[in-house]
Amino acid sequence: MFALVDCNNFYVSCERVFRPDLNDRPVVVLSNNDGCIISRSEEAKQLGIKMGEPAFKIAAFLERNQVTVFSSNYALYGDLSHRVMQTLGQFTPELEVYSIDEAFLNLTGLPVDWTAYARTIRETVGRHVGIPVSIGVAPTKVLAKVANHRAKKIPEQKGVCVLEDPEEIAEALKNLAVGEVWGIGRQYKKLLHSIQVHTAWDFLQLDDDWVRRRMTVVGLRIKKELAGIACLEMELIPPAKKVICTSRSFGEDQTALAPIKEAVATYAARCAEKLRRQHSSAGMLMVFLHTNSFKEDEPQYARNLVCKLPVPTNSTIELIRYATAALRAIYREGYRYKKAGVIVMEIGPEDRIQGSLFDRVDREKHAAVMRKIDALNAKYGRDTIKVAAQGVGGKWKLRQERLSPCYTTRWSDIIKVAAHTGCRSHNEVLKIKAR
DNA sequence: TCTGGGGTCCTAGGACCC
DNA sequence: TCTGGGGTCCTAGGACCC
Repeated sequence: MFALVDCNNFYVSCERVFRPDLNDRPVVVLSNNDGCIISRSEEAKQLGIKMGEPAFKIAAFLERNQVTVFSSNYALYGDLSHRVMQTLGQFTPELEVYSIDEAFLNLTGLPVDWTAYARTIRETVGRHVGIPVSIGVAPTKVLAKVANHRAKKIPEQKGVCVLEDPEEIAEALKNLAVGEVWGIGRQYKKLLHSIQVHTAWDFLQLDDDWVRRRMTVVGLRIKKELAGIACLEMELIPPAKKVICTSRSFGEDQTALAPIKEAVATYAARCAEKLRRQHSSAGMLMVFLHTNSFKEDEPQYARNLVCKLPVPTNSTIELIRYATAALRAIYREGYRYKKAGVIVMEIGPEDRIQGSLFDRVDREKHAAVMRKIDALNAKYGRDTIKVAAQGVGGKWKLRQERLSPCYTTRWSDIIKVAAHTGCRSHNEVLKIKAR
């Protein structure tokens, strides 16, 4: 049996952990650059606010309905996610962290009443971290997703749903729109609707050959999983990434090369950090740059450049050097640029690198410097030490006008609690802290 | 003024090899 | 009426996920 634990409206729930005054109120969290709505509280959903809606389009509506709006605070969400996962780990020998807000637990061999067990998990996460979760339990991962969907949508389930009995499973599939099935997206939904397949149950009645032909082996696997045949295994150790991308829209459109160069250098540095974290090096690097395609009346420009690196590397210094050179090659004056990014590819283990006869880089020295930089930045905060090319904070940086404090990851943002002898002013609290 | 960011897997077709 | 058989590697494009 697999359990799928999914945090409800995760980013909004994270903000509410330290703002209980926002419980029962409409709250949304915006994407990077305060662009789109990417997390909504139930109350916000009730108001009809859509996932992915550009915030500027409904700014007046949000104001009118007193919706609390947050910029995304990934330091906070990442930390709370980690705490949720740690708690879940206590309930199973096999935990697969599937995304920032979801995990699969293998419950096989745990001789328990699944419903009671799931309730315990749910209560424990709530008590330890303060994040509400929904739990689906079933014999396959895809069915656990189905169960999770029910746990969330049907109020009487109170956040937990177990699907084990074949008749119960059939009933659930008959009541599930085919587009809601994990792995069936917009295109496949359209295809299936065109042949009168509307529910997960209809899909299960299709001919295997047809599914294989039109939806590849991936579709066939989904079908088998729905039939109760487990094809998807637990992934206990996250596999190393094969491609790593760091890209951002700029806080404001950029025209000059200098600030874009700082941005690209910073993205290259992030890629290098991600590579080192998974003990990999990259053999190829791509830089891309483009204008805002939404502004149809402005001149458009989009280009990318791929460079093959002479020797695979994860050195920030080296990657920045290639990335900025690539940027210089594709940058053209006279455009208003919106976004740039760095992608590293041909990723392999850092300790198995094909050298080059003509290599003049002292790789051991780079590696030693990177180790020191990573250690310092881990201790004192990101970018305590950085390469000068990254600049010191320009207009290209993200717009984050409604950022909440990093309650759990930054000393200066830690929450202050006044003593019970009476309500102390902020200044008094600071004095107490100083003492 | 304002529209996110980061990934994976599969298939078809072409180039090439013996 | 008819044109061998068996492979690999690479790329582009399309689907999906959070």
